Amino acid sequence: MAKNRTTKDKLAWTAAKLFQEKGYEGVGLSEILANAKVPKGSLYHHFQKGKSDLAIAAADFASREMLRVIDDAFVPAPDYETGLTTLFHKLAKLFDLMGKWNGCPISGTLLTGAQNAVFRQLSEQIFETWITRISQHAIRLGIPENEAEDRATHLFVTLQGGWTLARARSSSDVLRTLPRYLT
Amino acid sequence: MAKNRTTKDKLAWTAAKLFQEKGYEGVGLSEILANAKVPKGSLYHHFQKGKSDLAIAAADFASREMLRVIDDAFVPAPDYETGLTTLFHKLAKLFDLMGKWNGCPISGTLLTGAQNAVFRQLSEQIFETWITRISQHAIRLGIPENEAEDRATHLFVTLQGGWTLARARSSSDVLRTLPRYLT
Amino acid sequence: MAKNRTTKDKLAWTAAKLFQEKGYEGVGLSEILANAKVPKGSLYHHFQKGKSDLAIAAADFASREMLRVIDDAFVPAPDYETGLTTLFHKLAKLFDLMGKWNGCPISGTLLTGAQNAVFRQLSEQIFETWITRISQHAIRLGIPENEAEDRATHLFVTLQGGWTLARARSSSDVLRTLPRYLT
Amino acid sequence: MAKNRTTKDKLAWTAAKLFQEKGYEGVGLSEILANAKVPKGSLYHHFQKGKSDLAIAAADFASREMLRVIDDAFVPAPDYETGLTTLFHKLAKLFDLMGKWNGCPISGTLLTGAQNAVFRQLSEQIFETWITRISQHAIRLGIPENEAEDRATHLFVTLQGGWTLARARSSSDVLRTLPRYLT
DNA sequence: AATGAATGAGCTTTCATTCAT
DNA sequence: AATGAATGAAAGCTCATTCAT
Repeated sequence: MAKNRTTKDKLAWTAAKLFQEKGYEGVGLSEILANAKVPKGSLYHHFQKGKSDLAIAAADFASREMLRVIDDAFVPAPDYETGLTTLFHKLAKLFDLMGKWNGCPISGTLLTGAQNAVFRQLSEQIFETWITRISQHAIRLGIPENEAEDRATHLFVTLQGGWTLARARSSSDVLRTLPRYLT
Repeated sequence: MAKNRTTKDKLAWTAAKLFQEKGYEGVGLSEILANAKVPKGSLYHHFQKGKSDLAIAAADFASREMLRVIDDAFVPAPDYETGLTTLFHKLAKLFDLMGKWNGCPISGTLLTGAQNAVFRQLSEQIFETWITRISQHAIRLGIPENEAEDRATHLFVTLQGGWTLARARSSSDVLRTLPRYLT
Repeated sequence: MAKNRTTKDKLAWTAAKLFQEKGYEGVGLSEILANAKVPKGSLYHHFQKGKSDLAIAAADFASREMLRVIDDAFVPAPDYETGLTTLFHKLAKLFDLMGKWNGCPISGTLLTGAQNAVFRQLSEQIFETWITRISQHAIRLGIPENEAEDRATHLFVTLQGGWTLARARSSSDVLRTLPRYLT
Repeated sequence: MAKNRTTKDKLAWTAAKLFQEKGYEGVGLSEILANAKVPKGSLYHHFQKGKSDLAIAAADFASREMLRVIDDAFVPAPDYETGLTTLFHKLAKLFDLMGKWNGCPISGTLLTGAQNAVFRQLSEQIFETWITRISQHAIRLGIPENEAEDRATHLFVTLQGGWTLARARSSSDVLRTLPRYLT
């Protein structure tokens, strides 16, 4: 039972990493299996619909990670501006650690490939979760309630675009310059 | 020769459209050939290295389109703010016309798949071209030279992020709200 | 133990039904398990050699059913001709009830797939059992002993061929017209 | 072009043979390719929908063979009874030549596997073609027009059933005894 | 006896590319 | 320049079976 959870988590974690780097269609199941050191036949016990279920699990995993990073940045912050600045710097550091090929894990996993309504819908839902979480931190840190969601959306959009440009430039620098536009 | 140019353009145009919708790895050559109504064996006469050359041509094509849209928005504009607002509204309209699946054509073509240094480099180069062009319009419209590139970068980042969110939401609305953050 | 017999019978019964519809190779174990609502690991307790043992049990089950139908048709019959006519009409009704995809359950289970000497031999044995049973009824109903087996064989052949044609035509009609050739 | 036709025909011929022996689901494409000595990737040029298209071609091929055998038996025959007797003897000889595993090529190819409406319909159409052809010979050989189709159907049914029994018994003997029931 | 996990060989199909004409 | 055939590696997935508990 413990072994089971390990296998399933290992697969989701490995898939999340690879999808973020190469996109959903850019990664083969055999590559995921090899990286996770899990034999071919095992996958369909844990993810009945195969690759697409795995992508959903990977996106869930990555989303939870992102929420943790958001919390880590905002919880100790004295105000919203400090929180968002910390967030961008944390993500810039992550970008440097993970290799120059990584962008937004949700976009990479759910929005890079052939049209898939379920993926699109899940990506929307996850993004709204992020925006809501940022918005809650904003309110807690003194931003007026009627402004909070707009500012959170603005932050999210800036982050997404910055990630893409950082990836194209193979440099996290731009991420560190963006907070200035959000204050 | 005229026929030749037509075939080559048809391929690049079709590939650009499909890569934008489904990403580089999400589109097969046979799908492109079928959509362009070009026979199987023809491709390698026009694009020696095959799919990757086709992607480069598609990205070039899409980039030129984007530069045209940028010019169309800024050339008649009385000031920078009006120009960028027009740009976002034009792109929102394009988003609605092209179907809810389209994102940035360069990201979709060059940054969705397995790691490819040539693609990454070309995407960087194209993005810088866009930023430079916006920057030139900004200067022409009265933005101080030492601010222009930063503002153009900010615009680009906001546009990229907005596109992604619009795609996830299947709605161009957010694109129309973004100009307010850029003025 | 009671539960055990139930599980085993449920598996054999389900397998018989599915093999008759789709043939031995056309049905996967997972489909049988799912239809019988029996968990994956249970099968090999009841059928040591797995699918092939299950097919043998399914064929045995189906053969006993067929013998019962034969008896039901001939036992109350005043003469052989009436008996065989009833038999064909009963089978036509069964054909209509079971769906247009069903043919002879033994052929479907034992003679549709890759060569298997055990299956072939069992099918022969079962068919001879049917022929013998029909022959016994024939003798009881006044057919001369030296003719009985030939007539029973003729009946069997006609039934087999009729089943196949009924299946191809998705119609049981032909089964009802065949008795006239057997009198 | 000549090579092309050869490859396609080789595939259809090989598939017909194997499907007749082992049924549609009992034969893998790799086995067909290996027997036909055709490389894996070639199949989908000639049979766009893959295995199912190949089965249709194989059935067409086998049907034409069967029509030829029917003609060969009836054309030189002085009367219908002689013709059908020759037919059963020819098929018994074929049975002995092709190995004990062969049954009706159409049943084996189109009616052994998972439910497929197109296959079922084609099998019906082919069987009716055979019956019609036999019927035409019957009329030519003096059978009254209003009896011909019934007698042809009877012949067909007897042939189908006889084939199945011959297969189960691994013996063509029964096929040689059946003509007596058709006169 | 019962069970979910594990297993790797095999399935059909699609892939981007090269070849011969 | 143009083309349909050829090619085999790889794709995602299902298979029947075995294992550990």
